[in-house]
Amino acid sequence: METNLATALRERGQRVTPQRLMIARVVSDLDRHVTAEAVFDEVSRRLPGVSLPTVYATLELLEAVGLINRVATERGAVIYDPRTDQHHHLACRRCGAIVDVEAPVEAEALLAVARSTGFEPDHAQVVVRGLCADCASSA
Amino acid sequence: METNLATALRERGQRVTPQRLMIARVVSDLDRHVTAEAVFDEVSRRLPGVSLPTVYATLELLEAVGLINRVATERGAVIYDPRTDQHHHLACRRCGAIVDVEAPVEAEALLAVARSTGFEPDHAQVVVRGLCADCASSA
DNA sequence: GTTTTTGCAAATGATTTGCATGGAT
DNA sequence: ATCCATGCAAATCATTTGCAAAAAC
Repeated sequence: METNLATALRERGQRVTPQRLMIARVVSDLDRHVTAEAVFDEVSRRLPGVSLPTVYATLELLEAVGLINRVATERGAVIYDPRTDQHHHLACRRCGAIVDVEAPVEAEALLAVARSTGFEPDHAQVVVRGLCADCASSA
Repeated sequence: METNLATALRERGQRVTPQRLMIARVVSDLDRHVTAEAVFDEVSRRLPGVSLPTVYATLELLEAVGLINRVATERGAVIYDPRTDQHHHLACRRCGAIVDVEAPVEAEALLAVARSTGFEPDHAQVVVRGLCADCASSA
C-alpha cells in the first residue's frame, strides 16, 4: 500500500512523507474498520510524535486516492475501511457494530439513475440496519 | 403525524407535550432531510423557548416510534428523514449533500446472507457516494 | 401528588483550523 | 530555495448530560 501511495502522491504533485507512509501502513496492517483515534494510537506507537490532525488529513488523502473508504456509522461517528473491493455492511442499531458481509447486490439501475441526475458515483454501498446476533439474543 | 405520535406516546406510557407535538409537526411540514438544528430553528419560530436538547430527545423518540429515520451522513453528522418508505441516498463526498433517489435495488440475496449469520435486518439502504452535480461541475 | 419532561448551562467527543516551524522536492 | 506538510493549541461543531423547576398524568 505504501508503494501505491507514494506513486499516487507523486502523480498528484504531493509530498511523500514518513507520516503518510506510516499511516497508510498502519491502516493496511490493522486491516479492519478503524477510527481516526485507533489509527492515531497505533501510529503513535510506531512513530511517536505524529499528530491527530495529520492522521485526519492523511485518512482524507487515502480516501481521495482510493486506498480506503470512509463509512458513516449510524452513531454519527466515522470509520475507515481498508477494503476497497465490493462488499457491504451490517450495522447494529443497538451496539453500533459494523460488520462486513459478502453478497452480490445489483445496483446498476440505481447508479444509472444517479448518473442521469448529474451525480458522479464513486461506489454504491449497502448498509443493512438491524440487530446483530449478539444484541438480538440478549434482547 | 401528531395524532400518530400522541397515540404512540400513550401506548408507551409517555407524555404528550406541546413541544413534542410541535417538533413532530415541524418535521412533517418541512418534509425533507433535516438536521436537529434546522428543526430547532423552525420550532423556535413557532413555539419560542423550546430547547435544543428537547429537539434532540424528541427526534430520537420519533425514530423509536418509527415516524422518521435517522441517517448518518458521510460527514459524521446525522440527518433525519421524514420518509419511511423504501428509497435510497446519494451522498456527495465534497459538500456532504444527501439526496433521495428512487430506483429498485435487489438486495434479497444480501438480506439472506445477513440472516444466515444471525443478524436480524430492519431494512437495507443503499448509499451512493460520489460527487453531486454542483460539486462535479465546479471541480 | 407523583413522575416525566423541560430548559439551562456546562461537558463531551470528534474533527477542523490558524499559524509558525520543519521537511520534501 | 520553494512550497507543502506537520505539530501544536485553540476553535468549532454536533450532541449529550446533570440538575432543579415546571408540567402532564
